[in-house]
Amino acid sequence: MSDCMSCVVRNRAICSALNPDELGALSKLGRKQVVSRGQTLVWEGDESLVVANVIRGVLKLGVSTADGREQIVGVVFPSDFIGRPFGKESPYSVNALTDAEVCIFTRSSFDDFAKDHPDLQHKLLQRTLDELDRARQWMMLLGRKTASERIATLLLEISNRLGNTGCSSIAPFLDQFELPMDRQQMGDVLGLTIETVSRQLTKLKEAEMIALPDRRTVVIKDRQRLQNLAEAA
Amino acid sequence: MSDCMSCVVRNRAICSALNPDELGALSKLGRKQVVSRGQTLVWEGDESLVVANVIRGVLKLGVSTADGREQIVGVVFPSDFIGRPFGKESPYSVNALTDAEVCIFTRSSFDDFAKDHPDLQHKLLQRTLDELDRARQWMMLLGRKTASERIATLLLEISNRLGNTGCSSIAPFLDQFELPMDRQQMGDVLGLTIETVSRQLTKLKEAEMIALPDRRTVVIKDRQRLQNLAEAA
DNA sequence: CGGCGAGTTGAACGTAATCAATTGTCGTGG
DNA sequence: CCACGACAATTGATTACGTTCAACTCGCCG
Repeated sequence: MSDCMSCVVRNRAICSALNPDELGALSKLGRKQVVSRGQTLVWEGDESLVVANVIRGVLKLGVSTADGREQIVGVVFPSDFIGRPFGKESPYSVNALTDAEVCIFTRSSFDDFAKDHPDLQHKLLQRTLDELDRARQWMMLLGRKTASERIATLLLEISNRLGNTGCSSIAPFLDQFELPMDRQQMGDVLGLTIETVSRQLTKLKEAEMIALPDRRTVVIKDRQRLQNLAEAA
Repeated sequence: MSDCMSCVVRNRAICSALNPDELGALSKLGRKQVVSRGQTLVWEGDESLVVANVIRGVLKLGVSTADGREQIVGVVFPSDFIGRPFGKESPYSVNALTDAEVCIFTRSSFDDFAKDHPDLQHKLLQRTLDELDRARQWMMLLGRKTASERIATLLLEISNRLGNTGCSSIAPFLDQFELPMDRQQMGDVLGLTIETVSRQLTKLKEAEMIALPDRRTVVIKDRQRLQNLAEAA
């Protein structure tokens, strides 16, 4: 791999646990890979052969039933970690929602490296704990929130995650952004159909909480009201 | 704390990563605590002050909205780990579903101990990854499965988790067991109301997939059909 | 025997799904 | 540049599943 030291996610990804020497060793095991929108990195049920850090772009983790129903169980952004280290098959597939770039490792080489680097494992543990908390918050959404509450929550979540680029000087969230997914995928994240997603977006627009200049762009016009709606008061 | 070496979850909890000396050191930091049904160990939103291992009994992790809707986001069984190590406030409350016994530590002392014991952190990481996978499977259930599929999945899940007592010689799942929760709590795990839970249980009974000798006891009469239903074919 | 809480069953309702038609957007080639 | 086709998104009408509200049953304990 080229140059970890100048990597844009150097200070946010789990690599931040490593000193320059260790980083050099890790970099020998991995390589950068470009992934184009729609491409699949890992298939659901396959043995977990690779892990990766996201450098650029957005990817989804998806689960599907035998009869074709689909649920997106995670969305990963730059600096996030992908994959299931330490054995096991992957219980979900990984797909690129946008063109993306990842820093990819074979699982076995990553596992070996991690065994000798407790600090890296510590970072990975913290990240996994955070991801678990996020998954549990989403369980509340899927189990108990109404359609409009779900949409409001998703828009705020994307705003926050796209905003947190780690550059501390920049705003922690964005009031205007591009959706990294289409309506069907929004439905798959929220446990709703495409039609319901569309209708609820229209309602939020009519209520002047958001604007939709084009189908991929969202402008948050009244964050407070959107927040109130999302928190299911 | 009394005697870790003779602890019933000694070989299944994260403690299994430790040698007898280390175990002795850890045991000085914790203590056994009995928790009776309904009692709350941790409140949602409070700073995370304690972590624990479950020795006996079943506990729930719950999230609730301002207007009183509730979602159970996790159910923990003997040998499972409870709590949010490494800072942060707990995003969920922890309640005993049955009378239980836990091995409890202050978060700060556990954190310190874990820092010096990479093997323990490794166990904890594996456990957290497993828990994350389970949470994601549950997201599929909450987002995409029908009421009857949800009930079938829950019954099989409880059967499996109660069966996996670690005693490898014993059956990996049980065909008869006591539900560790009431109808309301089943609803809160599944994102359903109490009435829907009741109706669907009646249907499974009428379809002869299960029997319900009394309101807490479940007998699985046709595991295969229940499995088919649960997997949403 | 009476009263209470948990659970079941029934009837009416409402939210989101489904089915269907239309509009809008983008990329391509004439 | 515009016409066209393909696909994404919106909008409308109807249906269905699970919720809500309400009555009733069961088991348990005083």
